Amino acid sequence: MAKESLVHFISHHLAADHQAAASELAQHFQERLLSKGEYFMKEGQASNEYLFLEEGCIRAYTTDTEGNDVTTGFYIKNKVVFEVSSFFNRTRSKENLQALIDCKGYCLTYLQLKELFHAVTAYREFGRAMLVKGFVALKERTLSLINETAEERYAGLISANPEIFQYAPLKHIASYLGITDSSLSRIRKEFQKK
Amino acid sequence: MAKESLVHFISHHLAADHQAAASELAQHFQERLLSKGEYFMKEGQASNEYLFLEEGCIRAYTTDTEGNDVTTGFYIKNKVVFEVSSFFNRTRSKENLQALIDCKGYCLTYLQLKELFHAVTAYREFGRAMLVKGFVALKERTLSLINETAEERYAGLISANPEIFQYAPLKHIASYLGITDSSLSRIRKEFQKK
DNA sequence: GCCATTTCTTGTCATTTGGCAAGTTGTTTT
DNA sequence: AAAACAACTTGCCAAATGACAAGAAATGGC
Repeated sequence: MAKESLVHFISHHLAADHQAAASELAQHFQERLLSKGEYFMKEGQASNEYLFLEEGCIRAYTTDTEGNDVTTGFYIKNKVVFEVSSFFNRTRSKENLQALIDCKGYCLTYLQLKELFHAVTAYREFGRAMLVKGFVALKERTLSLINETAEERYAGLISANPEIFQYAPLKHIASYLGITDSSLSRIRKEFQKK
Repeated sequence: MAKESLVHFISHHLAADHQAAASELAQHFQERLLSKGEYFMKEGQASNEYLFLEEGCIRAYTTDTEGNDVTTGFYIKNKVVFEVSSFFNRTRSKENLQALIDCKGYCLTYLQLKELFHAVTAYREFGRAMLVKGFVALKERTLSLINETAEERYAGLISANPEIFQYAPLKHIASYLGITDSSLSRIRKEFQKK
């Protein structure tokens, strides 16, 4: 069956007594392709879509007050991609979501999500799980910015998500880690000695 | 009426067509007092409660790998206090929530929340709004750790939440800002010259 | 009121990181 | 193939921050 990865992903986030709902929920998602460089969302827009990424890699970034491009996240396959604030608060996004390579996924519009959320118990569970998961992941990232060194953060990222290094240029990874690209280059140099 | 602040808070987070539900929802909350120094939650426990803080100030902190105490958040009056991960995933918390001064609030247990979440449309909306709000606030904080200087983060905190400085010792604020207490002391010295 | 503890500040010095610019390599465009 | 551009590295120096220790100030307990 198509959407197999999506069904599996949804079912993984549902309690035992709602397993049956997984493939029903997956049916509401629509296939979505993005080619390398294409934007899933641009800043200034209100985000209307929620995406499960089956293949590919997407970078989230924003522009800081001095005009620099700052990477706020990377999404790889089998992850859900959305910008919380603009999606749920229906506001214009300050972030961009851009495909680093060709991507394939399945998406849901805000209206579909809203309806499913109120109508289907299993979907409430799934939707909340996605929010909680993103929140918890961000908490860990924030903590790492506070109590790990740049080198530790680098080591952590390369061990947890090596595929990102295949697709993203180092300057994107540097801003995600909270350092400059020169510093990252030096850290890599030190790191490979070990 | 008692719980006025809570009713007001809830109604502020509900869409126009659900306003009537605010005081009904507030009825499920139970008054909760904490004295200075008391823990609302300790690490190692699974969090069972969700708190609306009417008066007081609570600090969230965790212990890093070297045994240092790191402040992960401050909660002031008219905010909702909970630890996402342990509350929603029903796992043991790595964080502590401790009253910095005497506090008064209203709380809801996980079971109550779960029931209300499925039974009451307005509560789903409220619950999701709380999650989204916390998530968005954390995103901003994370970004500030990446592209603001320590002094800018200090200035931001003191202008947005001056009351925290009344209740928390500087070392707690320092770890929240991602710097040492000596650095914070020096930053304050520089800052007051301006 | 006095002692003990915590909080806060300050000094010195080392380390990390940034800013800037140059140089190399690799990739895309024409 | 040449030119233009982006990516990555490296050198040099400055700025920010940390580590550690000492001391002053404030607070809490008895």
